[in-house]
Amino acid sequence: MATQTIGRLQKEVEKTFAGFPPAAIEAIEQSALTTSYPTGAVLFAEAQAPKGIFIVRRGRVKLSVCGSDGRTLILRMAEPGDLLGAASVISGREYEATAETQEPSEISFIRQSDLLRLMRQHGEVALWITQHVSADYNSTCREIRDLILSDSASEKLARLIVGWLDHSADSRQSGQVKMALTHEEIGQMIGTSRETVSRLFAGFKKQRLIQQNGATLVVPNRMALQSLITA
Amino acid sequence: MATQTIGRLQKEVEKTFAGFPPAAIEAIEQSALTTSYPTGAVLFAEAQAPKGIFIVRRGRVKLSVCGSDGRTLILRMAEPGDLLGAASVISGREYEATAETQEPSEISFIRQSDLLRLMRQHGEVALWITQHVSADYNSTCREIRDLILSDSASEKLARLIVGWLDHSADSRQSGQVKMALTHEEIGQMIGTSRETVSRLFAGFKKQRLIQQNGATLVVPNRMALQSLITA
DNA sequence: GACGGTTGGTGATGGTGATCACTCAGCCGG
DNA sequence: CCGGCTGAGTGATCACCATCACCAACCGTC
Repeated sequence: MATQTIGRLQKEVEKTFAGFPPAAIEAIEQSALTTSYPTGAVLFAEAQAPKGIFIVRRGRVKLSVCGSDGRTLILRMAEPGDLLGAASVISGREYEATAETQEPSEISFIRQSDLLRLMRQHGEVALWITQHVSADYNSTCREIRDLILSDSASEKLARLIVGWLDHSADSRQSGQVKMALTHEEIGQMIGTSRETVSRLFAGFKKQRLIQQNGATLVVPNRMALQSLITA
Repeated sequence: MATQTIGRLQKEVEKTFAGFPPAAIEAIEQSALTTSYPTGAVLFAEAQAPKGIFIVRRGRVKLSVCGSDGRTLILRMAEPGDLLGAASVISGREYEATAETQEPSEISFIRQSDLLRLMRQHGEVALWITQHVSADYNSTCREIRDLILSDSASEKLARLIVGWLDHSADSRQSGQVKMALTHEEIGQMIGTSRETVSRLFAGFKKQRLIQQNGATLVVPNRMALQSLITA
């Protein structure tokens, strides 16, 4: 069992640091402090001064921002291989979001000073970080566009569900997704209230756009759902 | 007059590439192709494959995304020293926004392949790019938060105006800003319709929150405006 | 000076979704 | 078995803002 765990982590390492020279991986692993967190642990909070970056090895982490009135917007769910807080560490600005584990997770931490040193010493590390930040920026921009440029809530929800389907290859095949979010959280992802999410789901079911078996969401024909988006 | 122009551009170079070793600046300038654009020129368009990055030397450039229904959201106005398209070039994904000059502008272009070479050869260049992308990411996240987590349009407009005041030191002092945007564009920045912007301005004037002298906006007491935000 | 184009101002109307106020179904620990 | 507690479903109401439809200024050009 211990060897299985090591094997799994080893695979994660290979995926996360694909193409790195062994020396760079070695250097990163030496500076990284890997910890297990329970559900609900806060890795860092919005507006904190940056201390370092976090690498998700296992589990899922919720990234959210919080408005002055207390309302919350979930930016995205981070998954194994994702890098959190890099933009803040590089730019020196405070963390732009709050990171909270959604399930028991294993997460590595690299101090700001260590990271900057690693970036100087190993060009691949610098490029790796830059690419991650760039990719995050890119997808965040698309997120904004989808959120703001579609005022109807049903369009936003349809977008979210289609996004879930696209996320993994099997989902796209089977049209099935496991819902790991409450209606409240879904509302926070698309910027609407919990009640509206409830009503939208009810409406979608009535229109035969979705079915629900316990925690699994079934989308019989994806096209019908997508037609809501362009509309 | 020619020498004055050269002097001004020289100063821009110093600001943009502050702290660079001369060799790096030299290398950048050799790869950069600087061009003058008229108002309304499109540097690149959303969803295009990335060709290279643009450095604003003079003028202002509008960065916007466009929804499926044709509506537009302005992400930000880029100014001299800003870097456009870097995230796309690094991540290899398509441009996430459209860049269009708002006034006659001078803009340098660096091809993707040249940039990647420069980043490999000069560590400072790599870091410079990374910092720019990170800073952009950071401020974009804050933008989202402000836009989505305040459904009242007046709050958004107040935020925008306060942001203008903070933008330059003199504005903060005098409480005066020059408005270079139409109501339509303001609407596109805060995600509301042109008419709503008109009505909001009228309302703000009635409440003595702002005055308007031609193209200059006067904010008598900034605090009153800010109180709209927290509310 | 008479135009077309762009920008701004304003009224009337209607839809959408937030909000309040419940009820109900699970689920867990006592 | 019975409180709590969290998540979910739903009705009623209402503010806000998009939209449509004008008109008034303004600004270039012809």
